[in-house]
Amino acid sequence: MNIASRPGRLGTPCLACPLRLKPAFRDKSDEEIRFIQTMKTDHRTVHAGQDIIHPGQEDAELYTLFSGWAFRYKSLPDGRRQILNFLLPGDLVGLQASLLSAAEHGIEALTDVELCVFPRKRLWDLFVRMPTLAYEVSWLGSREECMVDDNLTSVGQRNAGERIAALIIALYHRADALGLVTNNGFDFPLSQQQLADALGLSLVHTSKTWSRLRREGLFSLAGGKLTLLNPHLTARMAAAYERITAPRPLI
Amino acid sequence: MNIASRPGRLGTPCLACPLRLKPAFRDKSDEEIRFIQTMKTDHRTVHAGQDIIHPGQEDAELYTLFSGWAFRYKSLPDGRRQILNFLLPGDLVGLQASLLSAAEHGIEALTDVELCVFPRKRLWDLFVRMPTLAYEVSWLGSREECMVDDNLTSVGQRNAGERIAALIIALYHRADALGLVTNNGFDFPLSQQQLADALGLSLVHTSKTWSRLRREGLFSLAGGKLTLLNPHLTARMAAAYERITAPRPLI
DNA sequence: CGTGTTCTTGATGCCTTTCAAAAAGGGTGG
DNA sequence: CCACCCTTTTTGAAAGGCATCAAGAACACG
Repeated sequence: MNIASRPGRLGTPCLACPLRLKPAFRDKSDEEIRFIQTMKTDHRTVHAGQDIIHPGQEDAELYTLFSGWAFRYKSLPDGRRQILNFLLPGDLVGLQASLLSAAEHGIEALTDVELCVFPRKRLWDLFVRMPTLAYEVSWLGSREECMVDDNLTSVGQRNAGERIAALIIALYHRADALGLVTNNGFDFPLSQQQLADALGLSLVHTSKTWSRLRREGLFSLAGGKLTLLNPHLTARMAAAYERITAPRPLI
Repeated sequence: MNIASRPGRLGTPCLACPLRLKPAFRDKSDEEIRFIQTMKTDHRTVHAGQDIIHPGQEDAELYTLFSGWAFRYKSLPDGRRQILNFLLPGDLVGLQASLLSAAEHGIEALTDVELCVFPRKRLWDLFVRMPTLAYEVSWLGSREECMVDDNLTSVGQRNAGERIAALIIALYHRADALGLVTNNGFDFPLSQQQLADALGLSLVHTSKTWSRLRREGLFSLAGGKLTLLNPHLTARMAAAYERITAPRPLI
């Protein structure tokens, strides 16, 4: 057993990455995984509430979220803040910031998170040496844009109740694909302020609508665990297409 | 002069593309441009109001918008529609739809448009054979996501007047980089319904806010030409950071 | 067990939506 | 060139969703 194959400064070796076993992810060749391993230079922890990438940062690294939740956000000069999308384990973190010269947004750890660190420059190596992976990185970028599209549609077209329903059903499906759901319940670490910032609603109105939906039996919340009491109804309330999501690459 | 070098079925040859002369775009090596030329299989016109890519389409091609305006949109099952972002000449059209298995959105021609057509499969060739271009394609994808981020922030955080100000100042800057602005004025082909769908506002409220801003002297509109009477004020009203935008690649 | 944060609840007002209909363009055919 | 029809834009009035202000309740933490 060589040094790269047991947990150390670099964490679990990529070939043994437990995330790969989740239904959310596609199989990958050993060669590709080994290449990913050579790109990874660190395994890092960031605590809840801290920025992983701060707005305007020019030397952002690329990460894969190994554990925990994070979110991308964008602030206006006067302090108003919009949460753009949430990041769950296996998601690529900071691709846009790595490609563009400066981050146009911030990324904050929602819970304590572990990150697989890929230096900014090696992203270019990946494009030169591993077109399959480069293609998949772009694919993941498009998937993220797709999620932002969804959120924009939600904030632009749905009312408060529908927005909440759309958000929790989407997170439910994503958590489910990661094996984080049991009995329709999953850990839900969002504060109401963060909910409000994601939904484009005021804190007060978010709270009122949130508790109304809970009173009406759409979901329950106990000990930080959100349980959907009727996922199908939730999807219908959100006026959402029920999409089946194919497995995605894990870089 | 060989057949590829004069306008024909494929339109103006890429090496002589007039768009490349605009300040919006970076210089590119002749080798890259020649490769782009080999990828281009057609030069196509789509009329205003028609879909370039329709929602759910599984075999979407990749395009570069050669002339005219278009927009990406997403509809809910009950018919509500959100315009996600606008596409101007030089923008890549359909990247997300080409990468993902099916288009999660539609793309509609806002005016009559001309498109440079790149078959879906050749996108993969590009990743294998031209990593520089692949990197730039991804870069353009991130740029588009960045614009959607902006719009989401606008719809989520700004009031009606601010949203309009933010939209027109952004379009103004993009048109300017394409040399489409003279005396602070540029062709503005949006209907109020489309404005409303982009801003996440009702048609009526859009109309009222739109004419209020015009009455207040923010801009004028005559003969389909929008003139910003005070661009700096417009940016301030939008509570927007004034960003300098670097030239981008033209594929 | 205090203290600061987060969540809840009530009251008030305004921004935005909805309903409805008139006005203004734009294109076509007589 | 004008009558006619259809689409787009404008305007008014009323209702409601959501924001804001304010303060109490619940919760976390040292």
